[in-house]
Amino acid sequence: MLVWERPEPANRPAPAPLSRDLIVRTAVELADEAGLEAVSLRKIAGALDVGPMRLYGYIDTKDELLDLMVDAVHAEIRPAGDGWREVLTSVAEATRQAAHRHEWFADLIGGRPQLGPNALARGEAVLAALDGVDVDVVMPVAAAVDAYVIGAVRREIAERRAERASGLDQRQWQRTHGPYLVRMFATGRFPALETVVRDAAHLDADETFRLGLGFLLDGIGAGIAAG
Amino acid sequence: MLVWERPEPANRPAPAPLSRDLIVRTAVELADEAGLEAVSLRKIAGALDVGPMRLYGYIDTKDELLDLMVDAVHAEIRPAGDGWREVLTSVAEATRQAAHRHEWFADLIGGRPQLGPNALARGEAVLAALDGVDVDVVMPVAAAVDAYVIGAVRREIAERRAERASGLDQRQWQRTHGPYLVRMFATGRFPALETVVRDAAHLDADETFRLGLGFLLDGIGAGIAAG
DNA sequence: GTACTCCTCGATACACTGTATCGCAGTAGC
DNA sequence: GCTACTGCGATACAGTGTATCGAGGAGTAC
Repeated sequence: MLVWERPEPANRPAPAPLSRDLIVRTAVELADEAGLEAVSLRKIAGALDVGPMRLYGYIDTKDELLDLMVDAVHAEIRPAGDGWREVLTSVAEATRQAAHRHEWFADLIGGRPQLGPNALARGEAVLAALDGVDVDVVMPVAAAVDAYVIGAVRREIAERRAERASGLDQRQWQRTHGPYLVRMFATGRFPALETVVRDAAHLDADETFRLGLGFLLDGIGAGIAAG
Repeated sequence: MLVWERPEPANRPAPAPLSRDLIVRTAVELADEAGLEAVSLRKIAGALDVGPMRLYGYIDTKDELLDLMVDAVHAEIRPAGDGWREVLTSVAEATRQAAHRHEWFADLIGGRPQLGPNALARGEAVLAALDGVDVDVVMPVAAAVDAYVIGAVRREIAERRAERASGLDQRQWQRTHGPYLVRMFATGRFPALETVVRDAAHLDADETFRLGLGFLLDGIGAGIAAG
């Protein structure tokens, strides 16, 4: 192509300054607004006015970015309180609240080992709170609380999303799932489920979480006292 | 285009017989062999010798297919035992073992409300086992056990995968993560973590799971006895 | 001041995804 | 024998993560 018709190279704007932190923050914002599946490298790059491939200077893989996002949320979890029970409770509640602020967190939590600095700091706080307990029991105790929190958060967020997905009011939900459940119950195969759904008081999510956590901590308390 | 150069329509082979069940079984096989991300509608259709769009007669959406896969796994979970504690334990262990057979199950569990017939049956068994317990406590108890199982399974599978990903032997893992952790510990910011990692007996996954579940069931036992 | 080298950027490309559209072939009804 | 319908699947679309590679800017050696 002749020089005359060859376009000049666009004189680049000063390349936008970038950093791992900025990338992660942008990704978190995107995920907060529109969910995890709205997070793509192209969209992040777009939001930063940058070519998509530029990001690969800062991360090797999208999974790595997700790990960084998870660790960023862990940074929001600040333990508090005195004594192992208070600290563990505060960490659990703070984790749950972080998941409320970042629902996508529920999609990732527990899905990969968390070795980022903030996750380690969280773990450190938990283990430190268990100082004095038999060293061989500390690990499984922390693992159990983690497991409970992971599962409870996922359950809760999943339910919340399902409710929200059925339009903003509850009517749509009852119209689609109600009849299905009624039909299922009508088969007579789920009598216990039926009575519980019909007769039991429906606790809200806060109470359910706290009650379950209380059970677990009670059991742990008894276990480490006996050990 | 002239007739002469227009190819005859391939005389179709008798369309392969299809069913939701067959589709789900195929998807499960694919996921068992190569993980969830190897499951695509095109691959399923390919394995069934069928056009991809054909599947949409049986499912509306890929998410629906995932729900069906999850429910198929729930069908493998058969409760056993007498008394609430035995039944809940057996359901928990069976769920964990199902996740060992289908690692991708860990990626989906807890991610969406489970309303499939097999999941309901599992729930029914749990609630039936809690017959006699105060009806208002039954639900949170079941939710707590579910939460624990979900989280424990995810944690365990995540760890197992991470170990396996570092080559088949442990050397590679120690070479990459070892130094990182050593460096982290060297900062002195994680003393409790460090002592636990260094001094504590390392329980295997079976024991960890059982111990945590035991704590939770102990707490529940105390709670429903007191209530 | 000039030539050369390196590094960094991003355009392009590739293989793949879930799914909307739509024309066509086979079947059923008359 | 014709017509209406149904269900199949080829094609298309917009999007994904990431490999490749040419070109330009920055830095260094003389």
